[in-house]
Amino acid sequence: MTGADAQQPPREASVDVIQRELTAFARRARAAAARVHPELPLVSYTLLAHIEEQRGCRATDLAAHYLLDKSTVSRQLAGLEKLGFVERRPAPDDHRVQVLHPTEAGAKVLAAAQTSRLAAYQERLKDWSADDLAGFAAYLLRYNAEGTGGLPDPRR
Amino acid sequence: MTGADAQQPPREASVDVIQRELTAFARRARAAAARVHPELPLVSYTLLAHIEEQRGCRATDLAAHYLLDKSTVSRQLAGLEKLGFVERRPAPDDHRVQVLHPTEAGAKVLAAAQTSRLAAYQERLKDWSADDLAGFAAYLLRYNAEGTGGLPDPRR
DNA sequence: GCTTTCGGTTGTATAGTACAACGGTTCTTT
DNA sequence: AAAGAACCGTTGTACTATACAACCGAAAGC
Repeated sequence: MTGADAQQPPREASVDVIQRELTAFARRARAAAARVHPELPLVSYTLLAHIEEQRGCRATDLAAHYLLDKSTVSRQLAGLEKLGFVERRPAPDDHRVQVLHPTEAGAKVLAAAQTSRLAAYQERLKDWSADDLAGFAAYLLRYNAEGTGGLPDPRR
Repeated sequence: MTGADAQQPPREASVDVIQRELTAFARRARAAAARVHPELPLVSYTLLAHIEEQRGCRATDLAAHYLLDKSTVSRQLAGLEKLGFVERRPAPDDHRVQVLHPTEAGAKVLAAAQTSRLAAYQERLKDWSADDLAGFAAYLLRYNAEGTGGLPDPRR
Protein backbone atom coordinates (compact mmCIF):
# COMPACT_ATOMS: atom_id res chain seq x y z
CA MET A 1 0.00 0.00 0.00
CA THR A 2 2.63 2.52 0.87
CA GLY A 3 5.06 1.31 -1.66
CA ALA A 4 7.97 -0.96 -1.19
CA ASP A 5 10.08 1.31 0.96
CA ALA A 6 9.88 1.27 4.70
CA GLN A 7 7.32 4.02 4.60
CA GLN A 8 5.51 2.48 7.51
CA PRO A 9 3.07 4.29 9.63
CA PRO A 10 4.74 5.48 12.79
CA ARG A 11 4.32 3.40 15.89
CA GLU A 12 1.79 5.78 17.38
CA ALA A 13 -0.47 5.53 14.40
CA SER A 14 -0.38 1.75 14.40
CA VAL A 15 -1.01 1.60 18.08
CA ASP A 16 -3.91 3.96 17.72
CA VAL A 17 -5.41 1.86 15.00
CA ILE A 18 -4.99 -1.29 17.03
CA GLN A 19 -6.67 0.25 20.00
CA ARG A 20 -9.53 1.56 18.01
CA GLU A 21 -10.12 -1.50 15.92
CA LEU A 22 -9.94 -3.88 18.81
CA THR A 23 -12.48 -1.77 20.61
CA ALA A 24 -14.76 -1.69 17.63
CA PHE A 25 -14.53 -5.41 17.40
CA ALA A 26 -15.38 -5.83 21.03
CA ARG A 27 -18.69 -4.14 20.61
CA ARG A 28 -19.72 -6.15 17.64
CA ALA A 29 -18.65 -9.51 18.91
CA ARG A 30 -21.23 -9.58 21.59
CA ALA A 31 -24.07 -8.40 19.48
CA ALA A 32 -23.20 -10.90 16.80
CA ALA A 33 -22.80 -13.72 19.25
CA ALA A 34 -26.08 -12.90 20.90
CA ARG A 35 -27.78 -13.00 17.56
CA VAL A 36 -26.33 -16.30 16.49
CA HIS A 37 -26.94 -18.06 19.78
CA PRO A 38 -29.44 -16.36 22.00
CA GLU A 39 -29.47 -19.41 24.20
CA LEU A 40 -25.81 -19.26 25.02
CA PRO A 41 -24.48 -15.74 25.58
CA LEU A 42 -20.96 -14.92 24.67
CA VAL A 43 -19.37 -15.12 28.05
CA SER A 44 -21.13 -18.28 29.04
CA TYR A 45 -20.04 -19.78 25.79
CA THR A 46 -16.45 -18.87 26.42
CA LEU A 47 -16.49 -20.27 29.91
CA LEU A 48 -18.23 -23.41 28.84
CA ALA A 49 -15.65 -23.95 26.14
CA HIS A 50 -12.90 -23.55 28.67
CA ILE A 51 -14.57 -25.94 31.05
CA GLU A 52 -14.74 -28.55 28.41
CA GLU A 53 -11.16 -28.10 27.32
CA GLN A 54 -9.75 -28.11 30.79
CA ARG A 55 -11.66 -30.92 32.26
CA GLY A 56 -12.17 -30.53 35.92
CA CYS A 57 -11.27 -26.90 36.26
CA ARG A 58 -12.42 -24.73 39.11
CA ALA A 59 -14.24 -21.44 39.17
CA THR A 60 -11.16 -19.67 40.38
CA ASP A 61 -9.21 -20.94 37.42
CA LEU A 62 -11.72 -19.40 35.10
CA ALA A 63 -11.59 -16.11 36.90
CA ALA A 64 -7.81 -16.04 36.75
CA HIS A 65 -7.66 -17.02 33.14
CA TYR A 66 -10.13 -14.48 31.91
CA LEU A 67 -9.32 -11.75 34.38
CA LEU A 68 -12.83 -11.80 35.70
CA ASP A 69 -14.04 -11.23 39.20
CA LYS A 70 -14.96 -14.40 40.99
CA SER A 71 -18.45 -13.11 41.57
CA THR A 72 -18.88 -12.74 37.84
CA VAL A 73 -17.74 -16.26 37.26
CA SER A 74 -19.93 -17.51 40.03
CA ARG A 75 -22.99 -16.01 38.47
CA GLN A 76 -22.10 -17.16 35.02
CA LEU A 77 -21.74 -20.66 36.30
CA ALA A 78 -25.02 -20.39 38.13
CA GLY A 79 -26.61 -19.52 34.83
CA LEU A 80 -24.94 -22.38 33.03
CA GLU A 81 -26.00 -24.76 35.72
CA LYS A 82 -29.55 -23.53 35.63
CA LEU A 83 -29.56 -24.17 31.91
CA GLY A 84 -28.28 -27.62 32.62
CA PHE A 85 -25.02 -27.17 30.77
CA VAL A 86 -22.54 -27.66 33.58
CA GLU A 87 -22.34 -29.70 36.71
CA ARG A 88 -20.58 -28.63 39.85
CA ARG A 89 -19.21 -31.44 41.92
CA PRO A 90 -17.54 -30.83 45.22
CA ALA A 91 -13.97 -31.99 45.18
CA PRO A 92 -13.47 -34.88 47.56
CA ASP A 93 -10.08 -33.73 48.76
CA ASP A 94 -10.90 -30.07 49.22
CA HIS A 95 -14.35 -29.15 50.26
CA ARG A 96 -13.98 -25.56 49.26
CA VAL A 97 -13.68 -26.13 45.57
CA GLN A 98 -16.12 -27.27 42.98
CA VAL A 99 -14.98 -29.22 40.02
CA LEU A 100 -16.72 -28.24 36.84
CA HIS A 101 -17.89 -30.54 34.13
CA PRO A 102 -20.00 -29.99 31.08
CA THR A 103 -23.16 -32.05 30.99
CA GLU A 104 -24.31 -33.94 27.94
CA ALA A 105 -26.57 -31.08 27.01
CA GLY A 106 -23.76 -28.62 27.62
CA ALA A 107 -21.39 -30.45 25.35
CA LYS A 108 -24.02 -30.64 22.69
CA VAL A 109 -24.94 -26.99 22.83
CA LEU A 110 -21.31 -26.04 22.93
CA ALA A 111 -20.55 -28.05 19.86
CA ALA A 112 -23.42 -26.46 18.00
CA ALA A 113 -22.38 -22.99 19.06
CA GLN A 114 -18.79 -23.63 18.13
CA THR A 115 -19.78 -24.87 14.74
CA SER A 116 -21.98 -21.98 13.83
CA ARG A 117 -19.70 -19.44 15.41
CA LEU A 118 -16.76 -20.83 13.58
CA ALA A 119 -18.78 -20.83 10.41
CA ALA A 120 -19.51 -17.16 10.86
CA TYR A 121 -15.84 -16.40 11.29
CA GLN A 122 -14.91 -18.61 8.41
CA GLU A 123 -17.32 -16.75 6.24
CA ARG A 124 -15.95 -13.47 7.36
CA LEU A 125 -12.41 -14.59 6.77
CA LYS A 126 -12.97 -16.63 3.68
CA ASP A 127 -10.91 -14.36 1.47
CA TRP A 128 -7.91 -14.48 3.71
CA SER A 129 -4.97 -16.59 2.80
CA ALA A 130 -3.84 -19.24 5.25
CA ASP A 131 -0.72 -17.17 5.71
CA ASP A 132 -2.65 -14.13 6.75
CA LEU A 133 -4.88 -16.10 9.04
CA ALA A 134 -1.92 -17.62 10.77
CA GLY A 135 -0.24 -14.25 11.01
CA PHE A 136 -3.28 -12.58 12.45
CA ALA A 137 -3.81 -15.35 14.95
CA ALA A 138 -0.20 -15.15 16.01
CA TYR A 139 -0.40 -11.43 16.56
CA LEU A 140 -3.49 -11.78 18.68
CA LEU A 141 -1.96 -14.51 20.76
CA ARG A 142 1.11 -12.47 21.31
CA TYR A 143 -0.87 -9.43 22.20
CA ASN A 144 -3.07 -11.18 24.69
CA ALA A 145 -0.25 -13.14 26.18
CA GLU A 146 1.68 -9.98 26.91
CA GLY A 147 -1.44 -8.34 28.14
CA THR A 148 -1.80 -10.66 31.06
CA GLY A 149 0.87 -8.66 32.73
CA GLY A 150 3.19 -11.53 33.39
CA LEU A 151 0.60 -13.86 34.84
CA PRO A 152 1.99 -17.31 34.36
CA ASP A 153 -1.30 -18.82 33.23
CA PRO A 154 -0.06 -22.37 33.42
CA ARG A 155 -2.94 -23.88 31.53
CA ARG A 156 -2.16 -22.89 28.03
CA MET B 1 -5.55 -32.32 6.78
CA THR B 2 -4.57 -31.08 3.40
CA GLY B 3 -1.00 -31.98 3.99
CA ALA B 4 0.12 -29.73 1.21
CA ASP B 5 1.23 -26.84 3.36
CA ALA B 6 2.02 -29.03 6.26
CA GLN B 7 3.73 -26.72 8.67
CA GLN B 8 1.03 -24.11 8.75
CA PRO B 9 -1.87 -24.38 11.11
CA PRO B 10 -5.00 -25.24 9.22
CA ARG B 11 -7.45 -22.48 8.54
CA GLU B 12 -9.88 -23.72 11.13
CA ALA B 13 -7.32 -23.58 13.86
CA SER B 14 -6.30 -20.06 12.99
CA VAL B 15 -9.86 -18.93 12.75
CA ASP B 16 -10.61 -20.47 16.08
CA VAL B 17 -7.68 -18.73 17.68
CA ILE B 18 -8.69 -15.44 16.16
CA GLN B 19 -12.21 -15.80 17.41
CA ARG B 20 -11.13 -16.72 20.86
CA GLU B 21 -8.44 -14.14 21.25
CA LEU B 22 -10.50 -11.33 19.92
CA THR B 23 -13.18 -12.23 22.37
CA ALA B 24 -10.73 -12.40 25.21
CA PHE B 25 -9.45 -9.03 24.27
CA ALA B 26 -12.91 -7.59 24.12
CA ARG B 27 -13.49 -8.36 27.72
CA ARG B 28 -10.33 -6.80 28.89
CA ALA B 29 -10.49 -3.66 26.87
CA ARG B 30 -13.36 -2.26 28.78
CA ALA B 31 -12.06 -3.07 32.16
CA ALA B 32 -8.70 -1.57 31.30
CA ALA B 33 -10.25 1.53 29.83
CA ALA B 34 -12.46 1.99 32.83
CA ARG B 35 -9.46 1.76 35.08
CA VAL B 36 -7.40 4.27 33.18
CA HIS B 37 -10.16 6.83 32.84
CA PRO B 38 -13.02 6.34 35.22
CA GLU B 39 -14.35 9.71 34.23
CA LEU B 40 -14.76 8.85 30.58
CA PRO B 41 -16.05 5.36 29.98
CA LEU B 42 -14.97 3.48 26.94
CA VAL B 43 -17.95 4.01 24.74
CA SER B 44 -18.31 7.65 25.60
CA TYR B 45 -14.68 8.06 24.82
CA THR B 46 -15.08 6.47 21.44
CA LEU B 47 -18.08 8.57 20.57
CA LEU B 48 -16.46 11.74 21.78
CA ALA B 49 -13.43 11.01 19.66
CA HIS B 50 -15.63 10.52 16.66
CA ILE B 51 -17.50 13.72 17.33
CA GLU B 52 -14.31 15.62 17.43
CA GLU B 53 -12.96 14.06 14.29
CA GLN B 54 -16.12 14.50 12.30
CA ARG B 55 -17.04 17.98 13.28
CA GLY B 56 -20.71 18.56 13.22
CA CYS B 57 -21.90 14.99 13.03
CA ARG B 58 -25.31 13.85 14.12
CA ALA B 59 -26.44 11.20 16.54
CA THR B 60 -27.71 9.06 13.71
CA ASP B 61 -24.30 9.12 12.09
CA LEU B 62 -22.75 7.75 15.23
CA ALA B 63 -25.30 5.00 15.48
CA ALA B 64 -24.75 4.00 11.89
CA HIS B 65 -21.01 4.09 12.16
CA TYR B 66 -20.75 2.02 15.29
CA LEU B 67 -23.72 -0.23 14.64
CA LEU B 68 -25.38 0.97 17.78
CA ASP B 69 -29.03 1.49 18.46
CA LYS B 70 -30.03 5.10 18.37
CA SER B 71 -31.32 4.86 21.90
CA THR B 72 -27.90 3.78 23.06
CA VAL B 73 -26.32 6.72 21.33
CA SER B 74 -28.93 9.04 22.69
CA ARG B 75 -28.15 8.01 26.22
CA GLN B 76 -24.46 8.13 25.72
CA LEU B 77 -24.77 11.63 24.41
CA ALA B 78 -26.98 12.59 27.29
CA GLY B 79 -24.22 11.44 29.57
CA LEU B 80 -21.58 13.32 27.70
CA GLU B 81 -23.67 16.42 27.73
CA LYS B 82 -24.32 16.12 31.41
CA LEU B 83 -20.60 15.93 31.96
CA GLY B 84 -20.23 19.04 29.88
CA PHE B 85 -18.20 17.38 27.16
CA VAL B 86 -20.48 17.85 24.20
CA GLU B 87 -22.93 20.42 23.02
CA ARG B 88 -26.00 19.67 20.99
CA ARG B 89 -27.10 22.47 18.74
CA PRO B 90 -30.24 22.25 16.68
CA ALA B 91 -29.51 22.46 12.99
CA PRO B 92 -31.03 25.62 11.53
CA ASP B 93 -32.13 23.97 8.31
CA ASP B 94 -33.62 20.83 9.84
CA HIS B 95 -35.17 21.09 13.22
CA ARG B 96 -35.08 17.38 13.81
CA VAL B 97 -31.34 17.00 13.90
CA GLN B 98 -28.84 18.04 16.49
CA VAL B 99 -25.37 18.92 15.47
CA LEU B 100 -22.77 17.70 17.91
CA HIS B 101 -19.71 19.57 19.02
CA PRO B 102 -17.17 18.88 21.70
CA THR B 103 -16.92 21.57 24.32
CA GLU B 104 -13.66 22.97 25.56
CA ALA B 105 -13.77 20.63 28.48
CA GLY B 106 -14.63 17.76 26.20
CA ALA B 107 -11.69 18.39 23.94
CA LYS B 108 -9.42 18.63 26.91
CA VAL B 109 -10.60 15.45 28.54
CA LEU B 110 -10.48 13.66 25.25
CA ALA B 111 -6.92 14.70 24.65
CA ALA B 112 -5.91 13.52 28.07
CA ALA B 113 -7.68 10.22 27.66
CA GLN B 114 -6.16 9.68 24.27
CA THR B 115 -2.73 10.36 25.59
CA SER B 116 -2.90 8.03 28.52
CA ARG B 117 -4.76 5.35 26.65
CA LEU B 118 -2.21 5.47 23.91
CA ALA B 119 0.50 5.34 26.49
CA ALA B 120 -0.98 2.19 27.95
CA TYR B 121 -1.03 0.53 24.57
CA GLN B 122 2.43 1.75 23.78
CA GLU B 123 3.64 0.20 26.96
CA ARG B 124 1.96 -3.04 26.18
CA LEU B 125 3.35 -3.06 22.69
CA LYS B 126 6.73 -1.66 23.42
CA ASP B 127 8.56 -4.82 22.45
CA TRP B 128 6.90 -5.04 19.09
CA SER B 129 8.76 -4.01 16.01
CA ALA B 130 7.27 -1.31 13.87
CA ASP B 131 6.78 -3.96 11.24
CA ASP B 132 4.72 -6.12 13.52
CA LEU B 133 2.69 -3.19 14.74
CA ALA B 134 1.88 -2.17 11.23
CA GLY B 135 1.06 -5.73 10.32
CA PHE B 136 -1.22 -6.22 13.28
CA ALA B 137 -2.98 -2.93 12.65
CA ALA B 138 -3.47 -3.82 9.02
CA TYR B 139 -5.00 -7.17 9.89
CA LEU B 140 -7.38 -5.58 12.32
CA LEU B 141 -8.43 -2.97 9.85
CA ARG B 142 -9.01 -5.54 7.24
CA TYR B 143 -10.96 -7.72 9.58
CA ASN B 144 -13.22 -4.97 10.78
CA ALA B 145 -13.70 -3.51 7.35
CA GLU B 146 -14.91 -6.82 6.02
CA GLY B 147 -16.98 -7.32 9.09
CA THR B 148 -19.29 -4.45 8.36
CA GLY B 149 -21.03 -6.74 5.97
CA GLY B 150 -20.65 -4.54 2.98
CA LEU B 151 -21.88 -1.38 4.59
CA PRO B 152 -20.36 1.42 2.60
CA ASP B 153 -19.51 3.49 5.67
CA PRO B 154 -18.71 6.62 3.73
CA ARG B 155 -16.98 8.37 6.59
CA ARG B 156 -13.72 6.59 6.85
C1' DG C 1 -53.72 18.31 3.58
C1' DC C 2 -52.77 13.61 5.27
C1' DT C 3 -49.58 10.04 5.58
C1' DT C 4 -45.14 8.37 5.70
C1' DT C 5 -40.48 8.80 6.93
C1' DC C 6 -36.81 10.53 9.71
C1' DG C 7 -34.27 12.02 14.13
C1' DG C 8 -34.29 11.61 18.73
C1' DT C 9 -36.03 10.46 23.60
C1' DT C 10 -37.92 7.54 27.07
C1' DG C 11 -39.65 3.17 29.24
C1' DT C 12 -38.37 -1.32 30.10
C1' DA C 13 -35.48 -5.30 30.14
C1' DT C 14 -31.17 -7.85 29.93
C1' DA C 15 -26.04 -9.11 29.99
C1' DG C 16 -21.95 -8.43 32.03
C1' DT C 17 -19.24 -6.74 35.31
C1' DA C 18 -17.05 -5.06 39.82
C1' DC C 19 -16.55 -4.44 44.76
C1' DA C 20 -17.51 -5.51 49.33
C1' DA C 21 -19.19 -8.42 52.84
C1' DC C 22 -19.89 -12.92 54.26
C1' DG C 23 -19.60 -18.24 55.42
C1' DG C 24 -17.17 -22.35 55.19
C1' DT C 25 -12.47 -24.78 54.54
C1' DT C 26 -7.91 -25.50 54.68
C1' DC C 27 -3.26 -24.24 55.76
C1' DT C 28 0.29 -21.93 58.97
C1' DT C 29 2.17 -20.49 62.95
C1' DT C 30 2.94 -20.46 67.27
C1' DA D 1 -3.91 -27.84 69.25
C1' DA D 2 -5.83 -23.26 69.13
C1' DA D 3 -5.67 -18.95 66.67
C1' DG D 4 -5.17 -16.63 62.69
C1' DA D 5 -4.30 -16.21 57.77
C1' DA D 6 -5.32 -17.53 53.19
C1' DC D 7 -8.50 -19.45 50.05
C1' DC D 8 -13.08 -20.69 47.52
C1' DG D 9 -17.27 -19.58 46.46
C1' DT D 10 -21.98 -16.92 47.06
C1' DT D 11 -24.79 -12.97 47.65
C1' DG D 12 -26.05 -7.97 48.02
C1' DT D 13 -25.64 -3.88 45.58
C1' DA D 14 -24.61 -0.87 41.87
C1' DC D 15 -23.33 0.59 37.39
C1' DT D 16 -22.34 0.50 32.16
C1' DA D 17 -23.71 -0.85 27.88
C1' DT D 18 -27.04 -2.32 25.14
C1' DA D 19 -31.52 -3.49 22.61
C1' DC D 20 -36.38 -3.14 21.39
C1' DA D 21 -40.57 -0.88 21.29
C1' DA D 22 -43.44 2.98 21.85
C1' DC D 23 -43.59 7.52 21.33
C1' DC D 24 -43.14 12.79 19.74
C1' DG D 25 -42.07 16.39 16.74
C1' DA D 26 -40.36 17.88 12.25
C1' DA D 27 -39.94 17.22 7.25
C1' DA D 28 -41.06 15.15 2.83
C1' DG D 29 -44.10 12.77 -0.56
C1' DC D 30 -48.28 12.16 -2.73
